[in-house]
Amino acid sequence: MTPIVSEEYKQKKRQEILQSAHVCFAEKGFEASTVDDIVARSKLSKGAIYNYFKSKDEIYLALMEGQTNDSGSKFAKAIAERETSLEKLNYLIEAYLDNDPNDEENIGHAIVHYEFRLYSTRNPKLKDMLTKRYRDFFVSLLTGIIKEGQAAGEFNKELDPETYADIFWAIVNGATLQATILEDYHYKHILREMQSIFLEKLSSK
Amino acid sequence: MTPIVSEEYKQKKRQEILQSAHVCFAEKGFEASTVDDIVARSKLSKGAIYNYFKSKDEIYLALMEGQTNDSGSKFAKAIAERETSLEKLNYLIEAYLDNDPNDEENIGHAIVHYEFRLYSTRNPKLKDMLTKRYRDFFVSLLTGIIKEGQAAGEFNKELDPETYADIFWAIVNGATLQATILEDYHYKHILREMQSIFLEKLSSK
Amino acid sequence: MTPIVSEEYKQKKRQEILQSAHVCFAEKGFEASTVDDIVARSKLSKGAIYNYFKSKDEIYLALMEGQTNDSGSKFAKAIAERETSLEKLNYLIEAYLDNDPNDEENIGHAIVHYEFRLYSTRNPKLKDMLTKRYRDFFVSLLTGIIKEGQAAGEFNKELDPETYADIFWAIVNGATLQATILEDYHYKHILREMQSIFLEKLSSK
Amino acid sequence: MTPIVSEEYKQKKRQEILQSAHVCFAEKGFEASTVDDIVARSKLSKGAIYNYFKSKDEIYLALMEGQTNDSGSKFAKAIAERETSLEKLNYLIEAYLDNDPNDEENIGHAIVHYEFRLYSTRNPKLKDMLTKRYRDFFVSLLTGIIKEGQAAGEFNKELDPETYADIFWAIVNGATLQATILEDYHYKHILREMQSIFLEKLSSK
DNA sequence: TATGAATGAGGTTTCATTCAT
DNA sequence: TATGAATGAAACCTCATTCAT
Repeated sequence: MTPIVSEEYKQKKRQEILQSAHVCFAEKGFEASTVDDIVARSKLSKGAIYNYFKSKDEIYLALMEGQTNDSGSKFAKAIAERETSLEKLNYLIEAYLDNDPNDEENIGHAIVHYEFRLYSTRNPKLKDMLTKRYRDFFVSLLTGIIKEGQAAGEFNKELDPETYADIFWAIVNGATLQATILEDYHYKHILREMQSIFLEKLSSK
Repeated sequence: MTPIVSEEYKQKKRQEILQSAHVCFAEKGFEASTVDDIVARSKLSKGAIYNYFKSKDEIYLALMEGQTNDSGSKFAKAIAERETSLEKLNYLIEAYLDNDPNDEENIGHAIVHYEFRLYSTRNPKLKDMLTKRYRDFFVSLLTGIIKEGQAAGEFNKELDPETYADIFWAIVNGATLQATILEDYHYKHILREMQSIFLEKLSSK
Repeated sequence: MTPIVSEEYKQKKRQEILQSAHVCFAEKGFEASTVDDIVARSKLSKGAIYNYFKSKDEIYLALMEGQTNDSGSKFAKAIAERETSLEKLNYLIEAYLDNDPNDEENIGHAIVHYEFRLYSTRNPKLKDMLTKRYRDFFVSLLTGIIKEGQAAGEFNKELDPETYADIFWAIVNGATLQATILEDYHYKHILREMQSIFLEKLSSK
Repeated sequence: MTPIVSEEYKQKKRQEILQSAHVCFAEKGFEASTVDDIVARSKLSKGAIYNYFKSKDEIYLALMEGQTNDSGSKFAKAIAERETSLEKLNYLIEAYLDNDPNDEENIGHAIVHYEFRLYSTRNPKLKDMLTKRYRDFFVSLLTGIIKEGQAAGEFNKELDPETYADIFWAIVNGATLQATILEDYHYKHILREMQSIFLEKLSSK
């Protein structure tokens, strides 16, 4: 039984479905989106979709898995290429500044992302997994940078790197969330100001 | 002729329903919660619930309305009683520190609150209304305090009060959100550190 | 246990309920009318209505019973007072001409009446009862008049009185039904023309 | 890509549903018939029915639309084939004589038809539409025949064709209604007698 | 693999009737 | 008797999933 279609073909279809689903979830939320909505957006039939995913839940999970993976690997490399810790931090902030949820394109992502995080709250395993990923990747990334900066004399050695890693992400998430749920939020302006406060503190004596 | 039950009785019933609904929404989310879930939580029958609310949606909205109102009025008075701007700010932070979403009791509120804000994102009128409330009450409250502090020489006069009001709420929301979606988040520790950064900046020469 | 309120009082209340119900049934039909609709129209409470009628069905039946009774006794006396058969027939037609369903006031009655007749179709006992009433009263009334007219030489003796009684009522009902279900129906004009055809035939040689 | 079932297949299913619904409506009336009743009558599932019709109301409307269309087109052609106006009129009557509501088969149609007409009374748009159809088709058909007969010298030229068209349909509907709501009604006998009166008048000098 | 018609459990809502006051 | 809040069976409709083709 050799597969009739290539693995690539199948991966492409999967991605198409995930993208259609993402648009639906952004527009109406996970539960309010029906499989028929997803079918209507994609160019596939309902039966076809169930060839690629066992259930609507699985589409959601696959989508979130992809999203989480993406946001990670996007950074890792870019960070490694910057020289100083300051440059690395600034790069990160810059990346989020480009992510302004006031832009049509990004708001859907943000909504779906936060909804998924809230949803994960009710699934202990998922919550654990996402917490682990937060610590192992996002916090780890930041503590790495901060420690490097402290070693290089750029940053205040007395500050606890883990705490400031958490603060960094709280700031970014706080600004993004506000921009997502509020109308005409001055996302960039506020994020920049927060950046300057954060860096000032980190660089203090 | 005369009403058979008092107005208070009816208000009490409404509140009972809202509370039962709140528990359900916190546990399973709005859409995943069924009216039967709410019925099971409350001691009422399905029909009785529809005597007090026209639909499940209306229960949700009433619940959120109440929540938003509460969180507002809770502060206004307390703030007015403090003397200096610093005390006022500290009081606010203190209130949020008591709100640690790691506590069983608070996490439900937080989840439902954020889910509602995300949900409002798809309802322009609602989004506008909540944005307005954010500006008219929450931002206004903070700019008031900051300006007062600037006038009194407590705070740096060159900082834009509005921007720092937005920053304040971004910080609080960022920390709360992280605590809500992450396991074992050091909410209090992080929020306190952010407080000190924020106040340091505000008080800077 | 002497009754607290007089029998008259109770009869008056019953009539009030029946009238309210009639308006509702005319507006929305029997099944689409809710007990709450009837409550809203009447000045009574829901509980009170159930003191006077065991069920919504019973209200309907009582209403129809009343209607059927009314339409009968209204005629009987008036007929007896006319002299010739022609006068009697003309009186009857005249009564129906006044009943123009294009008038706001009458259309409700007509709708409810025909709906009830159609409804009775599914209840053999009711259908029998109403058929009996039709024959014993309405047909009988007409055959009486026609026979009288034949005896008096006014009407053609060769026509079968029963058949012409049936025709008379078919004509009246046909015109009334059309006026009920059609917009801007020339009820009076058509009924008058039918009257002239009918009488012409009856009086023929 | 290619539809999995033919358009005919789907039309056949639609018809099956409509027929099942018709039986139910005839037996219990529109409002008293539940979707489950229709499901039980048809061999389909509830969901399947909602694939073909958006709501119970729509089934009703589709059914009535079909009924009205049928009764129209049935005649148009047959009429055109007859020679004289008298033949045409007689053909029409003959068709209604075959429609005796005393026959099990026809009474259901009659009940549902009249109930629908009464129902349409509460829906101004529907009432207008049906009135228009009555005038544009049924009245028009008759006035055409009568004028033709007048032109050919068959019918009395002084009678108003429109009035006599209305009378014709009032007679047919009157007899049909009586046969529908009464037990053992001599439908054919009465309709024939009415036919002879009508034609006699029309042909009068 | 692909299609979309079919399934039916389960959701929301209505409303006739009851009953404590 | 009168009130109207409470009840819960039963109605309509949705939609994730299956399956014959």
